[in-house]
Amino acid sequence: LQSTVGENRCLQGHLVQLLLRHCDARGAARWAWHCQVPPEMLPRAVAEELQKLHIQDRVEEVTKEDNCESSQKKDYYQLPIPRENIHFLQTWEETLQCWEKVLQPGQVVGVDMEWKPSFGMVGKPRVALLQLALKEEVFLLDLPQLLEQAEAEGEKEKLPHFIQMLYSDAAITKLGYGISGDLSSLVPTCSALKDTEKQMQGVVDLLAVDKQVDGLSPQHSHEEKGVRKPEKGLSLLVQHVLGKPLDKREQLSNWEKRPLREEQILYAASDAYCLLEIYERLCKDPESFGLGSGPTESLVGKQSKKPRAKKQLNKQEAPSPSGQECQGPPAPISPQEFSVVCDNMLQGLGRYLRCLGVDVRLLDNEDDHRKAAEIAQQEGRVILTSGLPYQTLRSQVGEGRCFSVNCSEKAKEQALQVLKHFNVQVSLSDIFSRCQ
DNA sequence: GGTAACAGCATTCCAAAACT
DNA sequence: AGTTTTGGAATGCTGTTACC
Repeated sequence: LQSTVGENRCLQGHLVQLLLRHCDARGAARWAWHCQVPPEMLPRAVAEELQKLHIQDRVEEVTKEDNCESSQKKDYYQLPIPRENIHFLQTWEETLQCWEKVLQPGQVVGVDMEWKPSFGMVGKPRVALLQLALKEEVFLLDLPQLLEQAEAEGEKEKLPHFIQMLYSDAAITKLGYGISGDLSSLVPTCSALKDTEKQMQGVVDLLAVDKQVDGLSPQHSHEEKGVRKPEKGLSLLVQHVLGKPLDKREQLSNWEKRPLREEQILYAASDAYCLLEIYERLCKDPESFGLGSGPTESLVGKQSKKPRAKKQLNKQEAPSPSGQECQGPPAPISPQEFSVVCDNMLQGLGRYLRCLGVDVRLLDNEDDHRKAAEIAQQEGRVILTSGLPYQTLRSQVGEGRCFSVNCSEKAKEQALQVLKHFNVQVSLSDIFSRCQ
């Protein structure tokens, strides 16, 4: 309704009249207040109701404030930095200073963006706010304002440049949650950023870490009575890692409107800053959150997809066309020195190699691929697998420690491929040397 | 050697969730 | 609302195995 009537005073007046006729004065007054219809336009009955509402609101506000202050605020994640360290930037002068701080080698920065939810119409959203969080301060960049200024000064490339530098610099750790999503929202604004996603370096997407953490929830303080709806997404992650969820109430607010409300500013700052805290926490003791290695290593360099820490596997990631690496042939070795672990799909191959004297471990049918990775790491074995799992396994054990076998070949052909690839020299005495 | 049952993997499709 | 990602179920393909 509100969007239909919009700013049109005449329609607003009509609406109030209709509400008065078909509902009651109170409802009409609510609408009038909501749309900020000037009181002089209202029928008397409605105007009076409006007065009453105002008074009531005051009362409610006060009581609500009490509650909020005491209970609600404590239940949500709070920014640990003082308010004056949140900077809302609308001029290039300030912005350039901000960038100077951000673009320090070794810097860790939480990045997030907000844009106006595009209900109703079919427009691509324009990013309205870019948040950059450092340890001590948070910057909120008023993108529409800055872009307009830049355009006027004929320096449209300023912003894309900065984004490029930021995202492609491996020495700066960027923390985000669903980074590729944010970035693609930015493309309509700066088309120059189309390829940035491919060049990203030093990016940690906490969305990927999320899955690994969510099963175990170490610190919980839910003795509250209220049945709060379960948190999700970033808020859930924040709850698991830092104890309290994020207050997401401003998420769908109008981020294009200026000035931003105080609540919006705090929300925007928290959204970016909590990434820093999560990251720090996760780096400190990855183990307690079920992460095998620090999120840094496992996540850096990949896109927002899932690079892996050893916990679980996913199937996707750009399949490299030929799954094989091509390097010079390694030094020749004998079958005895060659130990492998075989995917359960490759039992035929495994037995074949065993007959040739190779040290083979076969995975049981019910074993998952991660088992293969574990065994490979513990026992220093090379993984033989095929198809998509190869992609994931390779990223866990490293190049050269994992070989993709062509599944459509017969076991004998597969064995030959493997022997050739690893330059294993089989002599007559090796054959059946493992049979007692 | 031929055949049928079985199991893992890939692909596809769909629903749910997350983002603003 | 639009977009994108993700997880799961259903399906098909194919190699392995067991059996005749």
